[in-house]
Amino acid sequence: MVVKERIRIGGRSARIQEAVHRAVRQLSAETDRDQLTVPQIAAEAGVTPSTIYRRWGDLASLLADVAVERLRPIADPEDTGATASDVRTFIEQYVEEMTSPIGRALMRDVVSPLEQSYSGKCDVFTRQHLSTIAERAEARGETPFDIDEVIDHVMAPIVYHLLFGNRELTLAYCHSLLGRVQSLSRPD
Amino acid sequence: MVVKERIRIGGRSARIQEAVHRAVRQLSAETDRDQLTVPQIAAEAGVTPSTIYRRWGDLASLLADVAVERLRPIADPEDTGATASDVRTFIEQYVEEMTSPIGRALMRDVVSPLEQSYSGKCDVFTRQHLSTIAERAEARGETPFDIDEVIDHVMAPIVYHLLFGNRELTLAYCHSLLGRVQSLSRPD
DNA sequence: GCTATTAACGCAAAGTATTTGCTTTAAGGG
DNA sequence: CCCTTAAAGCAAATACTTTGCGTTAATAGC
Repeated sequence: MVVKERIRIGGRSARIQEAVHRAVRQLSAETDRDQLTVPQIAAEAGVTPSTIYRRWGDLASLLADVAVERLRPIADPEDTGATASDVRTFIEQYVEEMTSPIGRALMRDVVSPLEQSYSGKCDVFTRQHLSTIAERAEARGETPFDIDEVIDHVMAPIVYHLLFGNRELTLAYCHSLLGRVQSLSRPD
Repeated sequence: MVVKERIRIGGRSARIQEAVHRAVRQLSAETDRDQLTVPQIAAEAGVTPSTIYRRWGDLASLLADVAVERLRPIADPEDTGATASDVRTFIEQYVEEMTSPIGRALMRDVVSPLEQSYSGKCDVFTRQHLSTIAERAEARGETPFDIDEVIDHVMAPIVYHLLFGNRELTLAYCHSLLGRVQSLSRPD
């Protein structure tokens, strides 16, 4: 189920959304995520369970909604002075964050609902970050790289191994992925 | 929860597993998957719900278990006479299968449980298929390609776009991914 | 084969979670 | 400031999940 695009965005509605999100973050830090329940979250947030069911539909959608908010970038990617190191730093931080148990759980939460809108937003976040880095590159007079190429050949393998296991995401591996991006390593 | 490695594998146990799997396939063809319930599956399979809960733990694990079985290869990849076209045909069939609503649902089912064992098995299936193709290549005297490279730079982008949306998986796009695999397109 | 052992199933009761109809509250517009 | 109505609360009804215990049948030992 989709989180409704609300017509009312202020006041009580916003307070309750914030309280519920906070409750999910709080409880998922304390307890195992597979024994997280809607009534438990409702109690922690001080709302009635039916409010959560009516607004988010089910636990999976609520968790996905919270996960998207946690993955939403709070700042622009670090400016290291050069495009290649900007991208490398961004990727290293992404891997650092997502290989943790919390990161892996967020990834699953975002990808699990039938609705693709949650995972779609995360893809947009990544593209926005890469756009920022690409704009900086252009401002510096460097050749801008191809965002789709970084998504397909750096991000995608990382996400694949996060979800499907069977390979460790070492720093060296990430660097080898970056090395294959032609528009970064071989500017022409 | 993990599906237990059962000590008893024959007779009644096997019949019930088959009946439950069949019921899931049957019902998920008829009804929307987000209104599929354990009691409903139990009724269709002619077992009691507690059998399903004790054996699979929850609906997500059962769906993942069924999805893995449906994704398990039933035959070796087609032998087209040349390595490049073997891989291309395999990828085209994979995309054909997974872009359908059923395929997308299977992908999500496999990836959703906290347990990585389900998605891990799917990665193994892919590697086995690619191994078969690589062995054939060697038998023909062709240069064998790097399986990890195909996983990372062809499969991973495809899976990424399946899960995160925002890009259509056209045939031309798949071919462009294959074109980037050095050990396939530029044998040296 | 036959029996003993015990994993796995069935049943039913107890415990939770989810849905739903109706009432109340408070945003946002006039 | 009042009206309209989206969204929340409440509580009863329904549905799902867990659990204890008796029963069935798969396997091991003889």
